[in-house]
Amino acid sequence: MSLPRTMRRMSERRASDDSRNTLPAARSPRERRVSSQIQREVTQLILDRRLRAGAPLPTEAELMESLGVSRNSVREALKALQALDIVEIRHGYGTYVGQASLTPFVDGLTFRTLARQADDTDDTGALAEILQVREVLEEGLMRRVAGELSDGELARLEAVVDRMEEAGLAGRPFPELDREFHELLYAPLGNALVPQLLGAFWTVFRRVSGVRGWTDDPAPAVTVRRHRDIVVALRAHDVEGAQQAMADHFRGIEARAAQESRGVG
Amino acid sequence: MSLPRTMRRMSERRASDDSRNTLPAARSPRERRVSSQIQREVTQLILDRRLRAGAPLPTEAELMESLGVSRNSVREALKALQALDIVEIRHGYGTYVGQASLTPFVDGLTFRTLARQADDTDDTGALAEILQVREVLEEGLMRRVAGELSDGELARLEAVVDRMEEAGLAGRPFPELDREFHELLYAPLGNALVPQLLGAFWTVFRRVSGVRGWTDDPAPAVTVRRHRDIVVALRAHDVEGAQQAMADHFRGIEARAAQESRGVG
DNA sequence: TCACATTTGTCCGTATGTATG
DNA sequence: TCATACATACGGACAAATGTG
Repeated sequence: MSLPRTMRRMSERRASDDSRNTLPAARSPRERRVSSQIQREVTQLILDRRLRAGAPLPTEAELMESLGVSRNSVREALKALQALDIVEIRHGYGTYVGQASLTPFVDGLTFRTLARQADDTDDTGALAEILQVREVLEEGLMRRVAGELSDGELARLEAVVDRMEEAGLAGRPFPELDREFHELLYAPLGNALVPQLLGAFWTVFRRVSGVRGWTDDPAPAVTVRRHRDIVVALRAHDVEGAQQAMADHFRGIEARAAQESRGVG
Repeated sequence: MSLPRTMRRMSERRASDDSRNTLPAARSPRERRVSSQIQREVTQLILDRRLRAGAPLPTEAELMESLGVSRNSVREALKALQALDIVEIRHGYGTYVGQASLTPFVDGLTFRTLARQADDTDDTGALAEILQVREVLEEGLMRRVAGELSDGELARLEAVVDRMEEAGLAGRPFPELDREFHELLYAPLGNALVPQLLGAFWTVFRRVSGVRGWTDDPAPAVTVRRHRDIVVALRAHDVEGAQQAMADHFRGIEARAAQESRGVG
């Protein structure tokens, strides 16, 4: 295989393997840690070659060879990139370009929230901050999308609410439907980052709630009603009304979060 | 040192070192990869002990000992956690609890944007998406904060704009002042996540712009004016006007991004 | 300034688990 | 079932960075 020019630099500064223990390695002052350098090299390799998610990357042995570094350094670099979802490692199969999803953002935000909940004076501070950001975002998104929704999209939204009601009456929780509703609502924007960001906040909220053993929505009927109010307002082209319904929806979530954190938790 | 209960599990399932090459390791079916398990253990250790950012963590040798795993596995796990800014590793000194900042979010978003810019049909698609999210967020934040700003805070905002004007007239770019303005603007909310999120978007935008070799704001005078318009509107308690000024500000950024991506870039 | 101990960084060699064909 | 290719994990050794006496 032939690697691009950027992949050759590190091997050049290590001409003979025999000199490893005799010379001071002669490392360029710019590149401090081998592992960090490998991270940059692999990332650059993906960008230079315009590799898409799922495309195969060089094996560990090939990276060792072309970069002139040990397996350990390669593995540590790949582990770090895996944590960022920049690469995906499949045991016994190979290494591939990752999805570059917001998974690391979710992981980091979850850790943050759990770590700072019992900390100092803040109680539900971290979680409330996430909720506020999500609310502000959705409020603004709603204003943008209110006039753009077609009848077909409104019908699909209503169908989701119907399924919510059905699930609620059957006593089944419907977190996925809630998520689907908000995702569908902002689809007309054509912004792929929006549903991912909202999904990230949603996942963090659920994970933190799960750790604390909260129940799944104590009042599903109310939740269904909030969503239906949104659709009704949107059908009537009532931007303010839709925004108000969304605000009411969030007020319910906040109340629940505040209540449960003080309660049995 | 004494480690909490959660740190003991892995060593228990490896009673004798001699059996390493004779028995099939007898690993619990739940926990597939040793490295991933160590990540969870260390994260849980931080949460259980309520360690704050900067607090010292067990050394690699101590983790090997208490978890009954090899140094390589410990290092790979710590490298992954370092990428998420959950731990911080200092060469020759020790390992510490990280800041849990949005650095991994910035890294991931930057990679995403660079990887998808020359991809397929989308040109400035990814960057435009980030700008739109930031605009929607700031629009909503502005509405919330408009009535809450004190005279002192408005004066500080105006002082930042004055420094912008000064820098602009001197021909110096003022990206940091721009950032400071937006940070100061939403300070009354008391939401620590807000400035970090906006800062993340801001950093991604600058990094991507830097890679493409864009210039620093071709029309600084206009940028200064936009910011002053915001302060003036806020002073007059004109929420709509402030929002409009903010929208104009973003329209300028978008135009610049679209223009430069088609130009010499 | 100079050792010195401690801790992380990198390397090597080997054995094992896992997926594909 | 078998063989191959690959990632996973182990142990030991030395290099490099940092803090301390």
